[in-house]
Amino acid sequence: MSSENGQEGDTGGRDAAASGGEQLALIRDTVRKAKEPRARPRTWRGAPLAEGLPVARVLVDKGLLHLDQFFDYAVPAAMDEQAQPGVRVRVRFGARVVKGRREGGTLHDGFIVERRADSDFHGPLAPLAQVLSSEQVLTAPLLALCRQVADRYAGALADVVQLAVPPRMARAERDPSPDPRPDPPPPGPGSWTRYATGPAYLQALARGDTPRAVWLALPGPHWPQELAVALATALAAGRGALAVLPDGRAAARVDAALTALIGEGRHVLLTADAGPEERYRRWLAVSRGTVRGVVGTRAAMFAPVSDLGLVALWDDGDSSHAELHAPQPHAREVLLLRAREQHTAFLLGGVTSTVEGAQLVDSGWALPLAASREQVRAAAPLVRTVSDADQARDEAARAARLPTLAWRVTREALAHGPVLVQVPRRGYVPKLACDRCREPARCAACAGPLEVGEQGGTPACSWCGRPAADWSCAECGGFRLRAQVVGARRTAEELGRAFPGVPVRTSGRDTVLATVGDAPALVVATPGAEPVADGPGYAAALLLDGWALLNRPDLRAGEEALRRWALAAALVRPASEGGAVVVTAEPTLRPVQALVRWDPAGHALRELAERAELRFPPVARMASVAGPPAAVADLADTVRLPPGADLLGPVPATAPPGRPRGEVWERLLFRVPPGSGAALAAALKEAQVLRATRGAPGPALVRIDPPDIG
DNA sequence: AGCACGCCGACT
DNA sequence: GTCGGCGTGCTC
Repeated sequence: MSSENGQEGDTGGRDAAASGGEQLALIRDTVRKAKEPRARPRTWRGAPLAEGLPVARVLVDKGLLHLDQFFDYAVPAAMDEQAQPGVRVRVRFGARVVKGRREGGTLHDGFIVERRADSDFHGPLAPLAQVLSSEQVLTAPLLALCRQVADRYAGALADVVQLAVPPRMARAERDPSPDPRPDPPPPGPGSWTRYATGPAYLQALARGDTPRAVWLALPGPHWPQELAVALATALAAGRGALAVLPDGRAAARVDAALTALIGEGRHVLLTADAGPEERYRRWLAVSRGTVRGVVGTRAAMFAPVSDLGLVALWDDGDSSHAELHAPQPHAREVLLLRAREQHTAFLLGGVTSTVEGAQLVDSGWALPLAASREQVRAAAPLVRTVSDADQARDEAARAARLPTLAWRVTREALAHGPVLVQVPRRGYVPKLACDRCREPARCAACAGPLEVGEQGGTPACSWCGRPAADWSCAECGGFRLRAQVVGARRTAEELGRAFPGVPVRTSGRDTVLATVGDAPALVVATPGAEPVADGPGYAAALLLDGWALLNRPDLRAGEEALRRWALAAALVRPASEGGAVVVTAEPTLRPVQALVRWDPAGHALRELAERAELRFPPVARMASVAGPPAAVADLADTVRLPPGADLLGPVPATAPPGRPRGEVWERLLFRVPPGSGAALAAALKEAQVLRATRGAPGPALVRIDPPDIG
């Protein structure tokens, strides 16, 4: 037994009969603690360890906040070669020591983050159970990015890594990636010359500089090509380039434009459409550094592009840029982190601008990349409005549910091409209003909103279900009901009757059309599902029930309404070619005026000024905590907030699905001044860890940048 | 989060 | 004397 001392420094290769000795070694270790310099690691089972670097630091894939740390494992000699940093492994975790033997412990997936000579853990290390693959997927820069995103969002590193590294597909790993191709030749500026600072931006990219811009794209079909030119310019300069788009359709358009510019083999399309194996194959080509161009949807924001020189994001106002899984990072914020940390160029493009985009310009971090008024006038359609008063006066509209102006514009435009009809919501009439005064119709018993079902029939209260057969308006005494919002399907039917002989196509949630031909047709679509029209674009667009987009009780209602209208209007040919847009909304409202004047920058700046006045994001940073009142109060007591923080609320909130029925929830908002966002996230994470380790009451869901404030 | 250790009440 | 309550702390 005295030989145990002599074995301290060896690889732990003792036989099974020495379990008593292991117990002693454990006790000795615990007593000795940090008195001695770090001992060479020993392991529990007798297998010999790797010679050079016998310790593997492992990120255990267990999304528990207080386990957001690395654990050291011994590397058996047999795994030495494969167990490189970044590879996927399996480890036993949570074992107990019973009579000097390890018992239990369940297998968990993880990643080796580092190979080391020693461990700062005082105790015998468990060995790696298995190296799953020798593919080094969690590379150092990707790990660093995940760490930053986890910190930014008060989340666990393992959760972010799960978002960043796709699941393993063994077959895709077996095949070698194609050889890297030489850098493509630089493209010409193309239609970037329409923007005053466009060519200068491209020249900076070509020089390998890091220009940062918020780009307000002109309406029309050129933006995928322009985005592709920016990517190709960075690739031609020998740098990597990454573009994130809100959906597969948009990504496919940019991918096609980029392929036309630089051919195949220098970039990949990372979208869900490819299927998991092919998507992983493409991701591997990026991770292995054989491809440096990436065009993709949200998850591509983490793509481990080597020598990244440009990150680009299109239409950051689209809600699909917000990740659904914890800690719910937003593509814009992730790409901003990448641009800052990896010193890359940055391009935030859209037909409109979010307040966040406006702030990047306002703060001077990014430059505006916008076209002159003349260019805007040359590209934009003519926008006209139909107000509520117009519509109420309009006898024909009340019969046909289509304002006379919209009807005239449509009939005229159908002689020249397709007409896009944007309808706020899918399905049938969801809500009813008084036909005379337009006040929302309410249930006489409980004041809930009235609606009619898919089948039609008697309207009923959507809260208590009571039928409202003999309804009369509480405001004006009117007794006729009017459909408040007409769904896409019903609109399509009515338009079909109004314009007999014209084909009607619909594009909505379940069947989204990518394109329609240039022949006359009525194309009814919900926002975000508008097909692109071939040739010169739509002859006209009708944006119906505009007020429905504006009436939502949301801080972003105006920005979002303008965004959706402008995206549809951008598909219409310019006014000089007869392109016209009719929007049914009050012309006095700010987003409506911004659409009519085609001034999205001005709108975003005014919104930003308002946010600053209210001290709302992005001028302040906010976080929310939701949960049962006791849990919310406990977290609020635990958290050590940075200076200048205030609390708003708590207010009643709805419990997320999966909670016990009738459980009361509330929500509390934290607000800190600009610059204290990181401190707020750190404080909330610390509080979460504290709560978790002492079994605090109930769940408290922390969310950085909550999307549904106000 | 699991899961086992620990230190105080009702039983054979 | 023993079985067992779940409070506390650890997981390489």
